[in-house]
Amino acid sequence: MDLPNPSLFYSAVWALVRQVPYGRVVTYGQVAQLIDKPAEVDDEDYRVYGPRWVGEAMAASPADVPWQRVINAQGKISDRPGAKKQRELLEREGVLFLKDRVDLKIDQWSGPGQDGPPRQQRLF
DNA sequence: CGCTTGACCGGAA
DNA sequence: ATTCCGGCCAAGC
Repeated sequence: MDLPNPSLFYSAVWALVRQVPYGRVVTYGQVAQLIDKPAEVDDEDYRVYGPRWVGEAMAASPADVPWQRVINAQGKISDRPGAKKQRELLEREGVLFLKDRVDLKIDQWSGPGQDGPPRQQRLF
């Protein structure tokens, strides 16, 4: 299994992540589902490797991509250099952490069409 | 060419 | 809750 056109795939990932609203988060697997699957890749292979390819794309993000809004399927920030910074950026956006985890049911972006942070809704 | 490392995920132990 | 593992990848050395 290989990614037929990495640069094209990466561009699609970045384009999607740029649409994630301030104060919202998405998971790697979710990003893989929201963008178009490369036609040459089998559905099953994409399910297994898509999220990892998204991670690779994020590791090469241009400066204008809000990389901090992409977290893992457990609602956590993976242990890696920059993790502390990522949490700081998200908290500055109003994303709430319980322990080391974000409540995806509240903060996860559902996709293009939904915008704005959920936080205002809990102010009362 | 071979080996290591890594911004994943879901299921099993 | 936590760790381990398969999947058999991509990039760097």
